[in-house]
Amino acid sequence: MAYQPSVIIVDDHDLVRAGVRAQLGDAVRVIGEAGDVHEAVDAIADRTPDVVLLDVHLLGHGRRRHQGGGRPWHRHRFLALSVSDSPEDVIATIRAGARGYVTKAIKSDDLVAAVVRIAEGDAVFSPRLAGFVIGAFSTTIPDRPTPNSTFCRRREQEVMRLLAQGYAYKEIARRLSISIKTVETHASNVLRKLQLSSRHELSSWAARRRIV
Amino acid sequence: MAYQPSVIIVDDHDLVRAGVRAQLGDAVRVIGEAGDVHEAVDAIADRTPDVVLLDVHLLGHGRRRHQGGGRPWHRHRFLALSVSDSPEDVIATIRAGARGYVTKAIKSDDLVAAVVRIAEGDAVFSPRLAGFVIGAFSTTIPDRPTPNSTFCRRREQEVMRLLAQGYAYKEIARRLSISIKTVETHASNVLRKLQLSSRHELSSWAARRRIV
DNA sequence: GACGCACTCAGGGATCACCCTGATTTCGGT
DNA sequence: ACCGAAATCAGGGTGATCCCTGAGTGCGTC
Repeated sequence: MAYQPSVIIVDDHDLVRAGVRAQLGDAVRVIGEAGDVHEAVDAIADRTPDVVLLDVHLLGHGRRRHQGGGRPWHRHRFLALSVSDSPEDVIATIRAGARGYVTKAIKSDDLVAAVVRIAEGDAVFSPRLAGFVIGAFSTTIPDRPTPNSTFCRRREQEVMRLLAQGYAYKEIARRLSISIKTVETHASNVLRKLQLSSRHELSSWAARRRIV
Repeated sequence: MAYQPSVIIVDDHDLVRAGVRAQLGDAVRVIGEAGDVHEAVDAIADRTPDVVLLDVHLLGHGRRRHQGGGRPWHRHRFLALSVSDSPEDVIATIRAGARGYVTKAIKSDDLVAAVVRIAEGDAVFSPRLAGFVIGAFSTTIPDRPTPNSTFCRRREQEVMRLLAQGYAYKEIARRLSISIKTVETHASNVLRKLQLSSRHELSSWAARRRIV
């Protein structure tokens, strides 16, 4: 219990903030709270916490972070809290800049552990997504039928991995011994499901989170 | 002088190996030598050195490393020794997997320093290339006339940078206020000079070495 | 002024990336 | 034996990428 990361809690409900603060106990130092994005920006700039714990819908679902300004954000580590654990929401969240994602149903101990890990630079995801993302980008594809996660099919994950590494459709087709048309189908599905518009976004996204 | 990285020297000339060994002195531990690739592979697998110091032409100029097998290589850190410091050679070398590149004209002290830095995970390049690569991918383009390096022209570097960040030709043209045709010309030149065959390779290459 | 150099474009062709619709096969499960 | 999800592929289209040849413009140097 040597290291005590500092945390700022951001949620628009007083009740939730109080609950989270209670759950965190004294394993972390809560150095601030905020009820909206504006307050949060000020508090973060002012107190530079190790971790920002915030509700997903305050993260600004989607892409805004990449295109617009959003300077100070990237300097900090965000752990998103959500009621949903659907893959779509998780993906939108980590694309928006969060380094971790847990549901509000999480137990106290697990929440503390997640915050500490985030503070140390790790990424923490709900099991479902972790399995999906890591599985997709790991170099070895297991030949097990498919680990339940029905979000991306096994074949789509293989294509996604090669896609992120910069291989042309033709190359991917050759490696997987399937036709180019099939690769196109899978690639198109993957990009749509990940809400990305091109392979460039996919590869830089994957590389930035060093999962290739 | 606490940390002593272990090194294996690979060169097909006994004389060069002896010279390098002498230059390294006792700041590093030379735990092996090899005269060809075969010996080198065995020695590396056997003794797992911190750094492999080898002549460029033994690294297998070009792409082989990426396409073919080449499993054990990536686990180790290579510092390439060369007589040439032409940008083409340097680029081929780092693309082949080396984390550093110095000429054989290097002074003893500098060589030792380079080996130590490589062992610690840094990248060490000859000044010419460092200037070129870093300059190309740095976010701010200096408006100085051009730092001698005639390998890539100023405009080509700007295009390369945007290209690596995933911008489409059309976008690049808009940002630089030039026509798409001009962007095509620059992009084509850059890819040829870097010995890359597509913008995807460039972007994933740049991202993997986190210079964007 | 002549020359070289960086930069700027055009035309045109070959290929690639991405998407949509729709069809067939393969295979596990009730 | 049947159903449905996964996987395979074709056709056909639009726009982006990449390369080649060729050519015009400023700008500094000899």
